[in-house]
Amino acid sequence: MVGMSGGVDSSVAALLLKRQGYDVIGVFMKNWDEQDENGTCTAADDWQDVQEVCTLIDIPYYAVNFEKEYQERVFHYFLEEYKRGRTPNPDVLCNREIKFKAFLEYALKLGASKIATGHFVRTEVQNGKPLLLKGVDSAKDQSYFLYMLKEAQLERAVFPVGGMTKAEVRALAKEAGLPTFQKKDSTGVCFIGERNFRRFLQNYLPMCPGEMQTQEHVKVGEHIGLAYYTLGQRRGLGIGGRGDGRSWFVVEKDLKRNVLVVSQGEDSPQLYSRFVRASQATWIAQNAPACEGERFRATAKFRYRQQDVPVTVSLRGDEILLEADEPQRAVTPGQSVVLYQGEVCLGGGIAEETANVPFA
RNA sequence: UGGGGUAUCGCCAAGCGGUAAGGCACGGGACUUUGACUCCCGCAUUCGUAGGUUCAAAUCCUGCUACCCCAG
Repeated sequence: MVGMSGGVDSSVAALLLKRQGYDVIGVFMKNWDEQDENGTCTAADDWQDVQEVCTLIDIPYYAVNFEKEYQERVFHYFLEEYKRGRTPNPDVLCNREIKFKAFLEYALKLGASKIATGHFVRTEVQNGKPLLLKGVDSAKDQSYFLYMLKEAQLERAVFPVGGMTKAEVRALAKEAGLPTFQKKDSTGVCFIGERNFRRFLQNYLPMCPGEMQTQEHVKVGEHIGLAYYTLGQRRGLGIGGRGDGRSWFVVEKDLKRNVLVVSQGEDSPQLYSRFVRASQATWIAQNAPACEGERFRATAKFRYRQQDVPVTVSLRGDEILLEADEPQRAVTPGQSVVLYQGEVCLGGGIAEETANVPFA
């Protein structure tokens, strides 16, 4: 059973499985019901594309609705994190809770043996256990979004396009005559889509205006609510012409004083840190990669599409303490820290705090 | 209400008689299954205002207005 979004990747995923002789069923998940600012409902168009693709490659198709699950398990958390002044990544949860849980259960219940998606990742079985590997196309690798999955989930998952490049996927779609072959890559929060983010959040979060200040507590502007900003952010501050003329960036959210602390120049030392504490450690393998107190080397991504950076990691309870070889810019609480060793994604956690000295 | 100074894009700021630099902000686009960062493009027919001199003025002259400083 293939989770189909209406995009090229999942279309090709279904196509490949069909060609390999599998009994393929296409399923479209509709988890968010709302029109965007332009009054168009992209979900309807996407569903239309799914139907066309499935008809073309001759497989049955259905639509399922996990709106309720999405609300409860993903969106609720998403808003709570924002209210705490953090910057959550809803899509990592969406994968753990919806695509590889609700959807997986649905598929198994209907008698499917596996689920497939159009993610750019690979799996490999080692000693009878599945490993999650980066996608071959490093520019499109999506393992960052799947680090919360477990062996049990991966055992049931197939990623037909993980070994291909995006260009190959599109070429195949074109050759097969799939109507989605030149559809623009989708972006924005999964299932919700591209939005004017600030306006979107305003529907759910209270505005709580306050001052923007420099680190010396000099007022330089006003903000509409700390939740609407993230560390390292430049645009949207509306401060121009002050100081030395360089751009201003968010370096801290002071919830206590409701002050957005900003600093001039993109390389403010305050934005950099070498030590990060992450919570909710989750490992794909059944066993953690090390014992408590033991240190090991790995590479880490603090944000999607960032270059992996070398780090030294140690575990403490369900926390990950890591020390990057080089200072990292704008590591932000709420964002996922994903660990790798070579091509293998080990798992990761949620950034809680950063520092320039080791955590006690 | 004596003297001096300054008035150029939302902000900062070049320009000094030859037909409005640049930076920030902002807008648009690219990139992107989070939010950001980044990159590209755009952004004053007009220089506080009214006249004058000149082939030609933001640049010179005069009046007015506003703000600043020093004296009062």
